[in-house]
Amino acid sequence: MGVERISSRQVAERFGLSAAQMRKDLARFGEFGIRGVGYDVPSLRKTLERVLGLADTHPLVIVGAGRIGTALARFPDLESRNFRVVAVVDIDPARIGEPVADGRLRVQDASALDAIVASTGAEIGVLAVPAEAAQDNYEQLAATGIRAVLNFAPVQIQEVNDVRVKTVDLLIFLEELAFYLL
Amino acid sequence: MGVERISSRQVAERFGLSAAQMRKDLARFGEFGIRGVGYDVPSLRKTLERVLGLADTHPLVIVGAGRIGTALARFPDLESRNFRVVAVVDIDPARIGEPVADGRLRVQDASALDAIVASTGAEIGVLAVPAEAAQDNYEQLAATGIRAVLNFAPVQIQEVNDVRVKTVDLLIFLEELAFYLL
DNA sequence: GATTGTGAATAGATTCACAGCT
DNA sequence: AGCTGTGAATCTATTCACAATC
Repeated sequence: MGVERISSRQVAERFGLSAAQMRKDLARFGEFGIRGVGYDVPSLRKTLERVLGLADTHPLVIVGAGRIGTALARFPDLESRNFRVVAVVDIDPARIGEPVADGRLRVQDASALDAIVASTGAEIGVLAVPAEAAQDNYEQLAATGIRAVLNFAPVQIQEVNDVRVKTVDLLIFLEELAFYLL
Repeated sequence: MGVERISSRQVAERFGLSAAQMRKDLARFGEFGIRGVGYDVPSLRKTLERVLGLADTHPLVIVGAGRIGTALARFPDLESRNFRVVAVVDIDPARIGEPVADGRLRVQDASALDAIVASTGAEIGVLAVPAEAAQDNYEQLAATGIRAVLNFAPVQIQEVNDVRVKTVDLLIFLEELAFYLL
């Protein structure tokens, strides 16, 4: 946004945190600031991208070409934030071949998942399948060598080996808001 | 699932927490268990639904009938978890009148938001609009008297008054997973 | 004069461990 | 014998406050 220098207080304000918290958080990874001056925004940004593993683009494979899967395939800002959907798969023959991601890709056959992950180098899997298929599909992703999975099915996934799952359960967010209505 | 009695240890296992944590959490709201026995599942469930404000159905209004909005309108298990989409609105004339939520509803004109919220009694708003429209639409929702908003736009909403926002930012989930890939 | 980085102080969350109940 | 509810102990996170630096 054109800002060249920023203080911990200013960053903290933006996020609703304390200045001390920001400094502690940043200092955990190194000394990025300049005493008496603040942080240089472009260099801080570059450093954090490196530290957080966001320096280069992560290829994603989306499993499930239903409404959620196809919506994600064209989610805005994915590319500018260093993620790229490299494949969308489904088991429904009627969906295979359909254009997705604004026509950049076509839905592929989920039975070829292994080959697709191998050829695209996909690093992160996205589960956009019905709850009853989620555990199975997770295990199939795990079998391809993928190390991280974002799960949108409203179900608890039993993790295997070292394949981390992050579940985004819409219902839990709604329930949090419902509590606030009381 | 037919289970009548459960111990704190069993619940904890299910969620990957400690038994002591479960007991502390539950005991915060009252004494729901029976010493030496455990918790009666049906009565615990009923009590928690009441305590958490999930005893009766919460009407939702979805703002934005794009892919995310329409996907949410037919999200599975909403009804069984006591949420119900009562309206979907959009500003695009081409979308107004289209059937959504498996044909149960039709997209309505966003300019009638006030009347729609009033007539449906919607309690929670869901923002499924582009990032640049999110703040505006949030304020419009706030103006209708809605008290809680779930925001899917990848943008920080500036809260007004007492209208709580919960932002679900897909990119942040992906970034967390990317860190795990290091 | 301003701001970082950080040890010390404080606050908060989790776990321990056991009395009390079934 | 088994399990809850909870005070005490421990562990973790946040804030304070200030020497070091620009």
